[in-house]
Amino acid sequence: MNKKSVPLGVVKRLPRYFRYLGDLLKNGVTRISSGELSERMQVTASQIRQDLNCFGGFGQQGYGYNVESLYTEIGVILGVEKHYKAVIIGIGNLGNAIANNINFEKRGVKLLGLFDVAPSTVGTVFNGLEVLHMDKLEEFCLANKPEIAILTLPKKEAPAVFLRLKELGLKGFWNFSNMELNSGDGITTENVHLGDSLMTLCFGIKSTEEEV
Amino acid sequence: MNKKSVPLGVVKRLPRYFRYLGDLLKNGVTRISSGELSERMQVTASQIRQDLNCFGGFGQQGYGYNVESLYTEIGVILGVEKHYKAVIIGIGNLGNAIANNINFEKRGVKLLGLFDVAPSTVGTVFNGLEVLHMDKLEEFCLANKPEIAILTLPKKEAPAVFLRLKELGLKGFWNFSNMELNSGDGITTENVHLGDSLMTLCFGIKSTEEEV
DNA sequence: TAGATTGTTAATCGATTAACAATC
DNA sequence: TAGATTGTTAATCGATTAACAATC
Repeated sequence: MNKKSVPLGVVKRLPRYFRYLGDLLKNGVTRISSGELSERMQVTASQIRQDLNCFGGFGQQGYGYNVESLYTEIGVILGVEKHYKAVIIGIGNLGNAIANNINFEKRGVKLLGLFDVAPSTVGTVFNGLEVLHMDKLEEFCLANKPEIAILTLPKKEAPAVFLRLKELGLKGFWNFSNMELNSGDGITTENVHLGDSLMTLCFGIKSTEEEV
Repeated sequence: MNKKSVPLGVVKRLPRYFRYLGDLLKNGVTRISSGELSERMQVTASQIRQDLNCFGGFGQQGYGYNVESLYTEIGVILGVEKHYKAVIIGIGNLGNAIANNINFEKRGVKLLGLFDVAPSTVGTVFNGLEVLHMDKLEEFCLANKPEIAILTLPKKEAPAVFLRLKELGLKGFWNFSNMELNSGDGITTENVHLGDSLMTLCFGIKSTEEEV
């Protein structure tokens, strides 16, 4: 069931819809029109309707959208119900921060393994998960079949670990290592470059200064 | 000198060029053509030339681009030479990770203050910087005039702190609090939603599965 | 000079917005 | 039914790609 592939721009916006709808739901809002949502999100109503209709008609003429069901639908589109399992490779500051700050559950992702090589880190416990040594990676993955690897390890270690995890059948790589990993061949990668984001901010500040 | 405003897409690509050129430079490559760079970066040569020409002719016909000067030029465009000063508000896991993992220096940003309210955190030292109590924020900012605030604090604290920092004259907000802050009025915000990135990854995995 | 590669214009493509008929 | 708002088509706009003359 491969609908003629959704534009990347739409996919990038879906998590944001999901977030706003989740907030509305939490605030007890039961229905919302594309017009209302467009005001809150600072996008056009037209775009919202267009985006949602890539996946089917979730609304009702004259009424709008039911917040709860739309939230659920977008969740399904984004794979919340797939209950993907994840491991974190590299439990330094960043691995730590991700383990603690990301609401995995809301997104249907189950964090089930932490790995590192530092003797001082291996054996410690975070959120009820013990950090395992990388030696145990194969054994663990064969037993637990995680789909997602979160790479918070040094850039120079990334390529070898990437290969190793591909061998083990992992499908998705959330990559913070600053070494760009390519998608393809059944593999999906999401390369996060926080430094790029900081530079975009600096450009913005600079542009604002010059606008005088 | 407000050139008819650069498309956002171009701006978003500049840090990536900066990164690749930095790597080339480190590897001792002195010149590169748009064709070669396009292969490495998986974009079209046309786009590279088009993007760069938003800012002026950095290349030379028949030769290509000088890696070092192009790297420097893009750095200038992105504000590296502005030497913006930054403070981090909230030294939990994430604030910590950012303080330690981001190469601020390469981007011309100087990290000069850390703030928190937890008694267990205030007074501790990271990278030679002592974590100060939020009570000291006004005093510190008046004395040091930082332009950038990195917000790694709980969502519910964000709006009040945002207001307080705007009062103090901060211009750019690198916001990890998941509470979306709006730009405008001389203020630039860069809202980072790591959870969105994770969901995009999940969508990608799901799509790949369905392609069978 | 001949070859290479840019800067830049023109053509194509896709994404966003506007409009409105369908319908709840 | 009348009013509201969607789903969807058509119009607009912008971004990407292709092409090529300029030129190092």
